[in-house]
Amino acid sequence: MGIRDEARERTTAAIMEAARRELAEEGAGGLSMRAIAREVGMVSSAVYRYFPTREALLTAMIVESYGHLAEALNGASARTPARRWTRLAHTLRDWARSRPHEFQLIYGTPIPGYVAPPETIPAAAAVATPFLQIGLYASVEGFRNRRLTAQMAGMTDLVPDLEPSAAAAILAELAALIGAVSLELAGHLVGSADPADYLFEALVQRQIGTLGLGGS
Amino acid sequence: MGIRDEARERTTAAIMEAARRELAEEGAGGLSMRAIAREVGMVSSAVYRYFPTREALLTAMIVESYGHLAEALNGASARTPARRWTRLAHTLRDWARSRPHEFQLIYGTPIPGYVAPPETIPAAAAVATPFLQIGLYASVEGFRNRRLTAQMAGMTDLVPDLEPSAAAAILAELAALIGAVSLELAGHLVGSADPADYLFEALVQRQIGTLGLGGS
DNA sequence: CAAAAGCGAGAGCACTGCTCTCTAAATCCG
DNA sequence: CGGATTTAGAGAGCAGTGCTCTCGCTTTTG
Repeated sequence: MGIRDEARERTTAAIMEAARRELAEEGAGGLSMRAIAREVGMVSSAVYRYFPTREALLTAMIVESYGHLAEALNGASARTPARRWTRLAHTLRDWARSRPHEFQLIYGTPIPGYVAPPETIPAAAAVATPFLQIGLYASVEGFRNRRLTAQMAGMTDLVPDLEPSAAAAILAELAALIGAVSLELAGHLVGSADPADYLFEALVQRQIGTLGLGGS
Repeated sequence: MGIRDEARERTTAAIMEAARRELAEEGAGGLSMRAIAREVGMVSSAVYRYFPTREALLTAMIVESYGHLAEALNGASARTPARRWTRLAHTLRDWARSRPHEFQLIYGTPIPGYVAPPETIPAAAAVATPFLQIGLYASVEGFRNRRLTAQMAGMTDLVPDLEPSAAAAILAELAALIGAVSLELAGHLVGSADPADYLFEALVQRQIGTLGLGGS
């Protein structure tokens, strides 16, 4: 870790910072290596010393965004499981609305030809974990299909003692939250439930019932 | 409607057909006006006589894709509301999996700077309608917030006599389906629920319960 | 201290969306 | 019918993109 390595880290951070600014304004599709280079005062080819390809930069941004979201979620605490779920859901939505492009970078359409590289998997798991933890207090009906519960076996790596059916139900409800937020961000609710606050709130209440978190 | 106009329609159709092929292979982001022009045997500038901008072409593709999806959904019939919901859900998922780029064109990340033009709204409504119709047979708890039911008032234009709370619940469940399918297509379920068949099936069963469609 | 490795600059390739001008054909209208 | 107008398509060109390659220069390494 000589001076050289520190300089490299600083430059890498500067590039990602510029990339995050570009991302916030243009979205993932409009993220341009040359524009980033301009912003950090380098020529475009120099950026490729740090990220060999645009995809590599995007992958780094994805991991970073997962981290930001996970951080926000971990800051959401509440006394009862029901309240915790509510807070998690609203934290997710608020985060998405304040950083729409970051949310869409994570949960939106994959870049054409892009396949999620392995390093994004633990980052994604960090986002799911706080939701899954509530599964410890859930009592769900259904979600007991044999092969489904087999698939959920690995979830105990994230949350020990988590029931498979609870894990599956939480996963499904997390998908529902992400779906609702995605539709809202994309403007699909404009003709019907806009602003989406009330629909979202009702959805969360329904989820608390479905997950059996109401009894406290 | 002279010969000239017919020729124009044919060329327009040829362009959209080529665009659909490109879309299926490259996705919306990789859709190139020049590649389309090459495929129909024109020079790129000629394409701009038919679609003044790439966005205009994309809008046309979006409307067309909504139409395809709505058509598929309208072909799904079943005797009981519960079975109809199941069939609609699976039709949605199957359609998305067979045409991932078309699904993502509709429900995925909007193109940077793109805002859905008004002509897409009725097309989107045509997709929601078959789901909303099942709301006539639903009995839902919750979703009775005053302002939410006020927002749902316009839904009776699509489905007469539809209860606002049912409309809201259906909308939320449609968002859940879209969210689950989006996550599946994006590969977000690979580490957990892959293949997603069982999770999806369990989700649909849960929805039937939530919507009160089970009693028949 | 010489050799190797790393960094940044610059030029260049093939591609993109889009505009502009030009030619030729079809249509309109007096 | 025939001149005027509209229209389709071609071609060149502009500004931008991701990415590669080569060339100096500096820093690190053996």
